[in-house]
Amino acid sequence: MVIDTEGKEMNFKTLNSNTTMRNIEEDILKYWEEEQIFKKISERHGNSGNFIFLEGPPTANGKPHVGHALTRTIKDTPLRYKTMRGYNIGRRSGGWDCHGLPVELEAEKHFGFKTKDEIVKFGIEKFNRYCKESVFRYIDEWNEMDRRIGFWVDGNSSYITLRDDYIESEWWALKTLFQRGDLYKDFRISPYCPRCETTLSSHELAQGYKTVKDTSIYAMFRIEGEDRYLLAWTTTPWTLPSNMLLAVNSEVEYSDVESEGKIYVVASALAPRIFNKGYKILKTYKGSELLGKKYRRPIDLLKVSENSCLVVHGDHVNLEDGTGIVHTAPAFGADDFDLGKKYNTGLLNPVDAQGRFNSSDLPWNGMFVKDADLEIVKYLKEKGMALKSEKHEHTYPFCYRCSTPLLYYPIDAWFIRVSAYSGEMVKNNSNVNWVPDYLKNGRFGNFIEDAKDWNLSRNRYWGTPLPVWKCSKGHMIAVGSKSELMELGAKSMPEELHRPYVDNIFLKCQECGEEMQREPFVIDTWFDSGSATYAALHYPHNGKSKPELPVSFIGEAIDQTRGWFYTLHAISTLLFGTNAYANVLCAEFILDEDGKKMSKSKGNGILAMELLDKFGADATRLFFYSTAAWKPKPLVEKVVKELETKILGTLLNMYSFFSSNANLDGYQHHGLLKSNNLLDKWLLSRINTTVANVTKAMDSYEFHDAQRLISDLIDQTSNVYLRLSRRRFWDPSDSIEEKNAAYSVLFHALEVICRLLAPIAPFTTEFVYRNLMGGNESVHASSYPECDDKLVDQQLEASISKVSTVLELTRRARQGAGIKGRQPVKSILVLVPGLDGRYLETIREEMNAKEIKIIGEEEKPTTILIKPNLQVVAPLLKSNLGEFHALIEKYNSEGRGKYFLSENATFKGIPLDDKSILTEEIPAKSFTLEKDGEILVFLNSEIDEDLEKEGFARELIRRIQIMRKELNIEYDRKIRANIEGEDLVGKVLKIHGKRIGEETLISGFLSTHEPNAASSKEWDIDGKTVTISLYL
RNA sequence: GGGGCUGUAGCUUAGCAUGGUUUGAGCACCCGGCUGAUAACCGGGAGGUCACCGGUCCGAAUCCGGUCAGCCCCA
Repeated sequence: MVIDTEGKEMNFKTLNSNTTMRNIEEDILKYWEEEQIFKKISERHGNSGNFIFLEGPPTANGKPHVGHALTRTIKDTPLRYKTMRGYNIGRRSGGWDCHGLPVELEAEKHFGFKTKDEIVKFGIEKFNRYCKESVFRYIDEWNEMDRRIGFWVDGNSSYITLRDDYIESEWWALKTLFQRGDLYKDFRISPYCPRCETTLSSHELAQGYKTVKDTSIYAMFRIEGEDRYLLAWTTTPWTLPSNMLLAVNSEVEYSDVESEGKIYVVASALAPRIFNKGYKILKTYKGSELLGKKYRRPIDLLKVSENSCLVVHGDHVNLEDGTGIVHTAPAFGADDFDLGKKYNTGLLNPVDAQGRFNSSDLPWNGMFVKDADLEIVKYLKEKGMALKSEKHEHTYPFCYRCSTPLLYYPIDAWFIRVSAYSGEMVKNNSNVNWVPDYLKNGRFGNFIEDAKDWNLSRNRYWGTPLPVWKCSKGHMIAVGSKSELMELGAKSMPEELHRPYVDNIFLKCQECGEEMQREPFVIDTWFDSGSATYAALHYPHNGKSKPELPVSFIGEAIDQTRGWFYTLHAISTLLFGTNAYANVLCAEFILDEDGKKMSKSKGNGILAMELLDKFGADATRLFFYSTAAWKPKPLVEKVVKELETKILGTLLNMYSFFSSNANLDGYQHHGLLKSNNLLDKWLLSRINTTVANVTKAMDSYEFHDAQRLISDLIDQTSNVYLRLSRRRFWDPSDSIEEKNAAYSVLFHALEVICRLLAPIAPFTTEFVYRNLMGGNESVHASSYPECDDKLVDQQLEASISKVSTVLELTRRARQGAGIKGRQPVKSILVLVPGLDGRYLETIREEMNAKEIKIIGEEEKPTTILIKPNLQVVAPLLKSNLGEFHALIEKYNSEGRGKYFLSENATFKGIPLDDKSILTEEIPAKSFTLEKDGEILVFLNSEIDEDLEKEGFARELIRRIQIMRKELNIEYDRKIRANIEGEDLVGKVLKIHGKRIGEETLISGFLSTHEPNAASSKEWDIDGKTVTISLYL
């Protein structure tokens, strides 16, 4: 019970001008917080869940933007939905990703550091402390966004990847992998600056490309036991002493080419470019014929393994430049390294950390390799092992700090043997429901199918430390927990599991007793977040059984396909032998108004809070589901506004209608009342059909489909049900049972709509639902609607759809005939196959007609007009055409057109059939016809004097109502009036005065105009001037 | 260079797995109407070579091949 401002009792709160979307959302937030609704709902179910969620952890060192609001929403909707379906949600907690290069770069920027050396000098401890603080710098903004958008997860139990507990679990995992041999040490070929003595990350690399001219050389590799030379081209001659393989493409065609007395092997397509002229092609064959050949190196100074000096196939070999034969030095190129690994050549690295040759077997010992290039070219030419050398322009990476040319250089690195598990990952992926499904075997499937070993180690400072210790004899051990450190000889516990504290822990080698030192790496931060399935629970150190896997649901943006989605899947496969998640929903990006990607550098990015402040949470959420979550969406303001008015506005408007009328009638809801009213039955059927379809869509994570279905239901409830039922709520002559039935159906409709829409637009639905229920219950604690098949009546739905069509056609006909809605018409004739006669009265009233009738095919008030099909007839009749026209005119004027065709008539020997004669059906005089498919509406557009007067009376009523409203007088205040004008006014008042008085609460008409009128106005009604004066 | 997604009216889009009469809708625009839901509503109009080219077929927005453009991921 609500008491309004005038002290009247009301059952339902009415809306007023303070009821803005903004206020609604604020009120609901206050309610949720004060009553701790989320907590209560979670506790009702208990902690253990049968629908398990896992939060993909963001890093809070930047403000959340639109994309984050989107992913928050696509996570929240299924959780609210499943809750309403009675599931317990497990692990409904937040999570924060804390480590990683971006955090360090941010810190470097803060301190103004340019090299890693400066970090070490400054102190890793202080540096890391700054990182640790900075990762939560914007956590308040994040929490505020989550609150405002209604993202219901428990922030207090969030997992945090920098905590010792979390890291300890990862240590357990890494130890497990190490012991199995799946975590191993190897080299990685990295871009490397020999001056700074550091590797560069990919985006540092990208900053330093320059276009330069380098010396390139065509070097000759003689095939063992043959007189042919394999010709290979390189722009880095200094790598030639380290050559171990030559790569060809087995699918490409190669040729033996004779030039100046020597025979060279090159790709056929490239021969003209290499030799210009004066060469001869002796023979061509496929590259596969070269595979397995051994060769002698042009610089044969360094010892190589037996597996070397072999021709092998390389996928990367193409015909863009060079010779189609690629010189391969595994120490100095990523592709080279992979090939070397494949053929087990080992590495040959005669270059020290400063980029100088350090082998006394080489004449260039001590030289910087780039400076040695020219010397090496000279050496080859002198030996006759080079076809030619030339300057070559290309882009080459330089150090973005010191402009030193970068080398690709082998550095120590740790790997996880993911490649060995690709088959199992594919198998586990088959158990994952991908939304959208094309990712499953597309982008993601392709990726795991040829998964490469995971380079886990990073030469950085702020990250989970690699838990591997090594002694000087090369024995290694992985540590799986803090307590193990002590067992293995640590003098004390590290302050926390981060650098530099763990670096100061020394262990005793179990094999040789030597001191062991930690391998100085931190690990890829993707391993952190990918470990959330178990590390967030502190497994196995929590002493509990294995985490429940797979979790039921995760949802993130598409960029996580090879990020979090991948690391979760890989880690879960390797550690637990199962997929990490059963359902994964993927969201695309939000674009700017012009469909361009939002980015910081372009300055077109939008913060989440800007969006929420501008549009509110519900409208924003609706926008995210305006199309499928996995389609990129341009953020167009008009679209958001439209969704707000169409969906939220209409819902509120309907509630407003309901509450104001229900209060007037003192309606109280005691469940859905039985009703035989057709519209009631129709709406109930329509609701249940929608419920069934929405549930299907929600179950398959197609929230945009659900939203569209609900939006249609709202639209039809408003524009069909309410529009046609309005009078039932107003008419005092209707029985109270009839009225209560209508109220109960409308109440029910609103309630169901709220529950259906609650997971998508949680605020507005909560507001309306709580107003309806008048109690403290939250819509989110209610159950999701279920379809009641007994209430579904397909036939009825089809019938009402026909009624809608008839109404539409009639309105069109009125417009065509130029008759406005207020003007009553004589009759409407409808031809509708299978329309129940019970709807007629509703149509008649709505369409303001005196009479309505369903007619049959033969009753159509039409005439058939015929006319000659000139294309057929004209060439045959030629000059007789005039006579023919006259005949047809005669038939038409006698109204015999319809029968003409059945009379087997001929004219001058031409059969008059449907080929030579065209027909046209036209409505009889005074009728206007509109049709849609099989449905025809004939409107009798003749307005006689009586109808005209009645129409005029309605015009007067309308004008008086406007004036009443402008006077702002009480709803039921009686007034008096004087109406003056042409003769017609008097006549109308005589006949319809009583009715006008009743409808506008005029207690008496004054015969003359008096000066003390409260309002007086001159109107122009269809060209007739009328003066209306009202007196209080 | 490889893989994936998208292209339908000025804007946002439905339809495309199962090819079949004029490709639906909303917004905006113009015209008209209604108003005892008015922060609304209804009708009509104009606006589409369904990105382009080819193929299959009696018939293609839909299937196949290619091109172009946009985006994403990986090199």
